[in-house]
Amino acid sequence: MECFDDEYTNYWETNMFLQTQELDSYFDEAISAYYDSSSPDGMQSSMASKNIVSERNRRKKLNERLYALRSVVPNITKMDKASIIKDAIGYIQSLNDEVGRIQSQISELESNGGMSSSNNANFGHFDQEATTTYCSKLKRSTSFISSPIEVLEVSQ
Amino acid sequence: MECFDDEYTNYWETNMFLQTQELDSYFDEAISAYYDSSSPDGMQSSMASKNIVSERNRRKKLNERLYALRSVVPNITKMDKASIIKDAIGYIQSLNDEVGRIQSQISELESNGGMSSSNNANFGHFDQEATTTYCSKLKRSTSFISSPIEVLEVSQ
DNA sequence: ACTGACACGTGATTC
DNA sequence: TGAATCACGTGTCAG
Repeated sequence: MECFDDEYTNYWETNMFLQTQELDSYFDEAISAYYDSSSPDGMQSSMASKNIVSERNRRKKLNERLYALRSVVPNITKMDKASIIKDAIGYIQSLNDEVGRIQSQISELESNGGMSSSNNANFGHFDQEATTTYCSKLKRSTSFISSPIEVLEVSQ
Repeated sequence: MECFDDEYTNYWETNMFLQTQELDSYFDEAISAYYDSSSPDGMQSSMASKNIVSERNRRKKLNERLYALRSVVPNITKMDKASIIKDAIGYIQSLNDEVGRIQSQISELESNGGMSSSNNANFGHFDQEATTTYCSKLKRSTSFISSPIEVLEVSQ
């Protein structure tokens, strides 16, 4: 899927969410035109342009992460940058409630029905297990996901 | 903790670096000049200050949401604004895996023990149930625009 | 010294 | 219209 490859393309696509102001990065070669190491002015402008491109990369990374967050959360109501985070918070809380409810159901089922052969010794605090898997998953940050979400590539 | 040392008055230096946007907005000064007030500069500065305070509120709201997102996600590795979102994505995925695993466990337990009356027919899409509870939670969303979201459905 | 992260003000744009 | 949102460049500050 790899949305948000910027730079003057995907005009129709990002118009739903972003405002179309990526045309300025089309002209960024004009800003970082040349740096002459002999002149101090060129040195300063080179440093300024490096700061500019670094900041631009930072902004792009953050937007990409925000897109990835939006893609994992179902039922996005608004495309805002703040509403995406709000919906993500609500979805995380609903998932926590879901896990707690299902685990209470499983405990009831085990106590009712037959013998329990599973390994839920510490299921009292329900998101313990998810936390551990999350921590084990967070060791390596490149291409580790193996869940149905492969296209997000949140790494780096 | 927040630093408020600003108030720089070098006003022409920022105009020097606007060369790429002035290509497009070279004529926009005439557009923003139809305020028929007695002092056009005063009106323009008033609207500029309103824009400033609006933008400041927007930034504060977004930071607040980001802090709230950080508070619901356990095991935050870094305090960065991008790492918070990355950890939230990983946590959501781990919660999805957790729900799927627990539901498969519950289906196995039910098939062992007694009659299963739940809706495990479509549990391959395991977070269906969490999605419904999440949908029931946000009650004010009007008409659930489904067309732009369906593109993102392939990744969850 | 230098990189990375962040808040700020500002022009532009959409509804 | 006007309010809300966004990307951008810039200054600043910590490691």
